[in-house]
Amino acid sequence: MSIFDHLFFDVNCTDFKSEVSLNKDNETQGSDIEIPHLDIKLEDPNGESDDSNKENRNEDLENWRKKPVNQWDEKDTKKWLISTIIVELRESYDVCCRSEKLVMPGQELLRLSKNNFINLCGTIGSRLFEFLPKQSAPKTRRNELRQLSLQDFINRDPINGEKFYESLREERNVKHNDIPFQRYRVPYSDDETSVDSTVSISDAESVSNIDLARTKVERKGRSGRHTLWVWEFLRDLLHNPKYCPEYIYWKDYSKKIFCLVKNKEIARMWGKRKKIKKKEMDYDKFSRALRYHYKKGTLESVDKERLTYRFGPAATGLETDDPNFEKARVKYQL
DNA sequence: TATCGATTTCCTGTTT
DNA sequence: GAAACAGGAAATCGAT
Repeated sequence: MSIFDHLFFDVNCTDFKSEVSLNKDNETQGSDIEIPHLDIKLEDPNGESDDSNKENRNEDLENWRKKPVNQWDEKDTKKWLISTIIVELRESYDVCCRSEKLVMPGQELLRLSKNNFINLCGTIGSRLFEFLPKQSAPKTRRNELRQLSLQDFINRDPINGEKFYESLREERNVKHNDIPFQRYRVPYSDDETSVDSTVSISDAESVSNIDLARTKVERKGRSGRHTLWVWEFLRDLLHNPKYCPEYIYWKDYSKKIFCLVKNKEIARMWGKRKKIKKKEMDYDKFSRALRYHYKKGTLESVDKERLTYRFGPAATGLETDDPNFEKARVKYQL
């Protein structure tokens, strides 16, 4: 008995597999991405046929599409797995069963790298990882989207992020004083530019920190476009299980102290991220950039500790309930 | 074109 | 001696 059986019963698996079809839906306004949409004909397992019932079930089966991945519960994940494996990948029910280990809340799913997907369910994991929604944004979340910065969009989708941001820019009307609560997104996946869970900055102290650290550019009447600051880059690596704790780790999360492990590699990644063309970024230059942040209150040095820094009071978006991903590693045997 | 902020680049000297 | 740290100074780059 698979954990998917109940859902398959719900949708009458036989018909689900044989009658499922694809159509194109253009709900993703503001992007060029077309997302295949399920069109499933259902039959009531008790033999009762009721159109409204079918409609409700179709809607229920599609609920995962209406939420960002980080809001999925396990049932949403199951539906996404079934839909992706059967419809997108044209694989069998047996393959669904092999993906059982991926049934987890979306927020945890987002923390997994491609390799984690492969480790948990074999070769199909690689293909599933590619299908994990990273670009689609439901219309109902547009207000939330308007709160995100350009960098948030680029983090989410390095290729199309800027285009999405521009398409929403006219709607967002960024004014510093109009944004009392800023939302940060932090990275998680294989790419150092991708995105993880959402951290809300809601208390007065954090807002004042944002004043100090983030909005200098905006306050001067600039567009609100914000190039990634080096301390944000490090913060994002700490939120990304691909790089934390292997490249960088929290030495003392309660004191916001972190340690660089692969400092040269991190410097190189920073240069790549900033598209430095002249010369490859090295740790000497990278660390100079870090030292400029001492005055800004976003970074501090730690006495007599090499490759060790502390986030200052002006650094925001550091919150995590799983520093160094220790809980996730134990839970998913990573 | 001027200005601005955040680096980048290069450097010298110091510490581990 | 190597690597990292500290910080001054000038150059660069993207943005308004």
